Amino acid sequence: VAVTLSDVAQAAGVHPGTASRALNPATRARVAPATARRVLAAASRLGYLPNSLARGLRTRRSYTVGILIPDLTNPLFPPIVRGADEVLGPAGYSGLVANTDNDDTREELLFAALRARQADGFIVATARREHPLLDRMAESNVPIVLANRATDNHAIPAVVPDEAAGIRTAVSHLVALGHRRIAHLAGPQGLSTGHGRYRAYLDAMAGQGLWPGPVAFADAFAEAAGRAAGVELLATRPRPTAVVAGNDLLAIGLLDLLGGAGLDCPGDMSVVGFNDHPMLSRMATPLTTVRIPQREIGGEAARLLLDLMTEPRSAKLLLLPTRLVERASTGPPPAAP
Amino acid sequence: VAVTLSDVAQAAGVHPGTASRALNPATRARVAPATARRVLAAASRLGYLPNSLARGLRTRRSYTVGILIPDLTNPLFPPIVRGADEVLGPAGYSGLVANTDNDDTREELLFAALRARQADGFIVATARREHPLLDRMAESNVPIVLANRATDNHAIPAVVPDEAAGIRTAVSHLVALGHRRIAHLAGPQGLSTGHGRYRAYLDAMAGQGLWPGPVAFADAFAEAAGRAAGVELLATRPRPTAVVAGNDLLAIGLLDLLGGAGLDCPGDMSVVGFNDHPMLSRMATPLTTVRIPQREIGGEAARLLLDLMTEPRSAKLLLLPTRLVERASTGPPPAAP
DNA sequence: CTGAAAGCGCTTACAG
DNA sequence: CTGAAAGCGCTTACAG
Repeated sequence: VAVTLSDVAQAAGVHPGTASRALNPATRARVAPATARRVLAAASRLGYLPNSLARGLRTRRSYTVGILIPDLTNPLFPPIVRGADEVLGPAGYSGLVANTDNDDTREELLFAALRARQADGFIVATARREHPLLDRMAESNVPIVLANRATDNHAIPAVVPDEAAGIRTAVSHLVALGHRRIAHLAGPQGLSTGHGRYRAYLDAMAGQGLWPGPVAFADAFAEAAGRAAGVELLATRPRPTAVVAGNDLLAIGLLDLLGGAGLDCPGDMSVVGFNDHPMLSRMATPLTTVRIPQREIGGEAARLLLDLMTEPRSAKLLLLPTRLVERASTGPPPAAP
Repeated sequence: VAVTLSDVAQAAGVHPGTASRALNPATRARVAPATARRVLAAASRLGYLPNSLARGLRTRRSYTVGILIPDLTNPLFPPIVRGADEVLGPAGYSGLVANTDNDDTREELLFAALRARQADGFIVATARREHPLLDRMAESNVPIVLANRATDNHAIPAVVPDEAAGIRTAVSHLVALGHRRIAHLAGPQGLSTGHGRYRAYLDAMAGQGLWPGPVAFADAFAEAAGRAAGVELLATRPRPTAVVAGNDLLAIGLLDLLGGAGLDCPGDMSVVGFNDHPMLSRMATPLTTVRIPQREIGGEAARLLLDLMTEPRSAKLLLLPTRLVERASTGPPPAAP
C-alpha cells in the first residue's frame, strides 16, 4: 500500500540504489543533477515517505531519543520535554517520553524498552545523586545527558539550574528586606536539586555573615511534605521571619500551615519558592520564587546529547541561570515584639 | 555490539527461526517445551533485547502511536497523554508526542514524519470542527481516534467530555443559588469544545425555563481572550449576576476584569469555569468549575485506537462524564438594587 | 555517474 | 517440532 524506494526508482527509470543516493542530501552530489531531479520529482509525485524502520535497521540509527521523566503531569517537566523536542525535531530526531513515577523497577523496564527500540541516546530527568542504574548505563557507553538533576559522581553530562546563584538571590532579597532569621525548608537530600539548594542556602547565609537559621527536611517535593516539615520551622523560637523553600510546592505547603496557624504571609513570615510553578501569580498570596529556565534546560540537554552522539566527549556540567521573581509573599519582617 | 537473535539461537543450539518462535509467546506453543526453556534461558543470560526496528520492518507494525496535541505545556494535555500511555504501554505500544502549536503546516509535517516512522495509528487532540487534513487522513484508512475534541462530520471516532451534562450542572448550580441572569463567555466556535459548550448553555437555560443571557465569544481559550470578550459581558445592563465560561482560562480572564472594575466575585458576580485546571483551589478566588476526566479521555482514546487497529469498525463517539467542583467563585446573586 | 548485490535483524510460510 | 530460505525497505561498499 505504501510507496517504497523501488517504486520511486522505477518511476524515475533508475536503480533503487541511485534513487536512494538522489534522495539523501548527503549523497545527492554523487548523482547526475538531471537524474537527481527526476528522482526527486518522482518521489514527490508519488508522495514517497522513506520507511524509517528500514533505514534505521540498515544505518543502525533510529533517530529516536528516550526521554525519562518522573511524571509528565508534574508541570516542571512538560517545558523541559518541549525544549528538548524543539532541538531534536529539526535535527531529525524524535523524543520518546517515558514516565518512571520514581519507581526504579519501572525505570529499568522503560530503559530496556527504549533500548529495544534502538534509541540513539537518552535525556534523563529522573536522576538521583546516587543512581546505580544510570552509572551502569553510562558505562555501557549509551549516550546520556541528565536534565534538571545531576548525579554526584559527575560521570554523566548534565544540564541543571544554577541552584547556588538562585538561592543566593533569594537570600539577598530577604536580607535586603531586613530579614536575619532566615530558615530553610529543604527538599529531598537524595536529589541534586534538594541537596544543592540546601548547600547553597548554607553558603548564602555565610556569605551574608549570618548564622544559618533552622532547617527542616521534607522527604518529597510535594505540598504534604512541605506541611509536614514546615511544622518544625513554625515551632522554632525565636520564630524565623523568613523561609527559603526547596521548591514551590514545599512553599505552598508552608503557606497552608501559616494560614492554619493564623499567621500572615508576608506580615508574619516571608516565603520564597523555587522553580516558578505555573499560576503562582494568581495565588491568594502570589509566591516570590526563583525561576529556572525549564525550556532551555531541555533544549541544552538535547544539544549536548546530539553532540555526544556524533563525537563522544567527556562529561560536563552545564549550569543555566535562574532569576528571582518578586511577588507578594515576601516583605519586611514583623517589627520586633 | 548488541546481542541478536542469532546469538541467542547459537547459544541455545537451535536455528534462529526456532529461537524466534520460542521467544514469541504467541508462537511458543509450536516449539518443544525443553527447547523453549533453553532459548529463554540463553536469551536472558545474554540480555537479549529484540530489535524492534527489524521486527517492525518484517511485521509491518511499529508498535508506535502518534499523539498530536497543540502544546504539551498547556496543562490540559499532559494527563491525556499519560492516560493514553497507561493503556498503550502494557499493550506494547509507545506514544510519540508531537506539538502542533495550532499550526496547520506544522501539523501536516508532523503527520508525515510520524507516518514515515510507520506509526500504526494516531490519537489526535488538535481537531477542529472542520479539519480537512484529518478528513484526508481518515479516508486513507490510517486508524485515528480523536481525544477531547471531535469533528463535526463524526467520520472519525472520538472520546470527548460530556459538555452538555457538564454545562447543565453548572447552570443548575447557579439557578439553585438564585441566579436568573446567567451569561456565557464562549470559547472558539471552530472547536467542538467551544461550540458544544455554547450549544449546551443555550439548551440548559431553556431547560431551566430561562431566556439565555448575553453571550460573548472569545477567539481563543486563553486569559487575554477572556478579558477581551469579558468586557462586553460587564457592559451589559442589567448586568448578569453569573457567567458560565467556556473554560477555566476564560474564567480567569474574566476574574481579572472583575477585580479591575472593583467588582467582587462572587458578591457581585458568580463565575464558573470548565476543565478544572491545576491549582484552581489555591487561587485568590478559588474557581468553581466542571472537571473533565482528562486521564480517562486519553485512556479510552487509546483503548479505542487499539481496537480499531486490530479490527476496523465504524466511527463512534464516546462521551465521558464530567463533575461540578464547587469552590468559592459562585454564591448567591447580589440583592436586587 | 550508475547498477548489482549484500546485508541490517527479524518473522513466517514452506518442507520435512 | 525444527531447519532452511525468503523477504520486509532501506543503504552502501564495490565494480565498472
